[in-house]
Amino acid sequence: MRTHELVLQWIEKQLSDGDLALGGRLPGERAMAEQLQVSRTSVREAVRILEAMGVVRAGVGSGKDAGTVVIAEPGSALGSTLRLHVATRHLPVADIVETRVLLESWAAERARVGVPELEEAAALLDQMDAALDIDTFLALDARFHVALAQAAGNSVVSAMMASLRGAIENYAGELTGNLPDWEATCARLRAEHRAILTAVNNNDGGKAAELVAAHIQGFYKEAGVGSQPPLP
Amino acid sequence: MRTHELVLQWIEKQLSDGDLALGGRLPGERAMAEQLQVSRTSVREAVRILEAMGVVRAGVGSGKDAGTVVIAEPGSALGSTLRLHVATRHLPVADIVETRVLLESWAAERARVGVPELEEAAALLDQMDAALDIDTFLALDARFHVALAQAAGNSVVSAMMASLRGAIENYAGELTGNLPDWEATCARLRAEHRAILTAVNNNDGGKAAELVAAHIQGFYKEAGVGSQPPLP
DNA sequence: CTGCCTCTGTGGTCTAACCACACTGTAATC
DNA sequence: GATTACAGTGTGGTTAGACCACAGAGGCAG
Repeated sequence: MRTHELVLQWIEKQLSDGDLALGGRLPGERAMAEQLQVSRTSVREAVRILEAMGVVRAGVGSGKDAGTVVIAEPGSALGSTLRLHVATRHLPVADIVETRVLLESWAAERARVGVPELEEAAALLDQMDAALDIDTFLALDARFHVALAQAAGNSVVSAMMASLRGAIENYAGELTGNLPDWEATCARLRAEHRAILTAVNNNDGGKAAELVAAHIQGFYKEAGVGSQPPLP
Repeated sequence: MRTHELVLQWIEKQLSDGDLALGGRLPGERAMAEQLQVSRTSVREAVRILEAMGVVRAGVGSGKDAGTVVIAEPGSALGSTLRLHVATRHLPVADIVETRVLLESWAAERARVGVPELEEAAALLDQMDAALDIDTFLALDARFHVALAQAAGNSVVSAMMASLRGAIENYAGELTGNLPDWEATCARLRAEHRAILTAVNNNDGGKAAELVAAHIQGFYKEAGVGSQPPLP
């Protein structure tokens, strides 16, 4: 077993045993190296991996943002992983979209009325009406979908859904320029969002799921996403 | 931007541009370091991250297994990430199980009859009838479920489904000892597997999905999985 | 032809040093 | 006394250079 894997194992045990909790701080790299009788290099490789997994965040200097802190951001980590695998042509973009439809439809059907996430979603829709540029709109759109997914109360589903979106974010973002009429598309998306939220609030999960599926598939289809980009 | 992130970016570009394909070999760590004008340490940190993502595999020595090779194993990588987040108590085991039921039901409903994966699944069931010990049985069981998921033809869903299973594999494995009567459970699981495969082959996707959901939930419920393990 | 042995290139590990950064405490200054 | 300037301390980030184990390739004796 490689040295950095020993370090990983040690840290995972600290987490499992509860000796290290969310928001907690890992010992300094030099201290950990001495404690485990390994080099700082190996400790750093382990920390790098945990950072890529979204389990810790490393910060220089001193103070509240300094040191290596335990966080919980599986979404961005899973997103990066999926994005790389898309780059290798192992995961087709179409499968990513299909899976996103699956997860998000499920979440829309199960969304619980009255949770704060739905109120946030409604607030986001209001902000989207006032959004001036495309980038702002898309950022708010992402947050709306995440909020909606979170309303279902399954953190794994919402993390995966966010990661799927993130994996093809750049790729899809480039294609928004291909849209024939952004103003029209934007208006349509806004209307669809309202309809989805209304269905959820009316406890009509089935309809909400249908609307979400059509909403996502419609956007990607219009943007021309779904087939793999050709090799140059 | 940190140095190892530059290296990651460079490698990702090589993948996106198709200059580096699945099965291809990365330049040696020393060569890459010189080419990018960074230290070997930074190159190694980037490679470590890619390895954790299941994008490459590093092998010492020389010959076919040597060097850093591009692979495509998102399943195990996602599984490790989820397992760590379960350790931090951020992702409840119950959500993992629920998501697995969601993905696997969908896959069972969409499984295409006639694909080689279904034949493999059938062969695995035969092997399971002859399996002597629990570990062998569980390993074959895992492969059966993966094969079934792959029959739906969505590589993202099958990768995620495999990773969910892997994330709680050890945890659930320890609990099989709690089963009141393994022989009886084993016989039941085998029968359920047969029923699922039969439903799929009869093009009865709806029934297959129901059976899969009951199968998974039943197992975890019997093993006592679903509530978070108490802190010591 | 066979077997051994050196050579070469791979990743794996370690040491020791330096850097940039952000806070902390102290001391000089107004 | 309050304020400002500055050295001190500890954090992760980066680098250079060395050595190790490993596995194949090729030469060399037998």
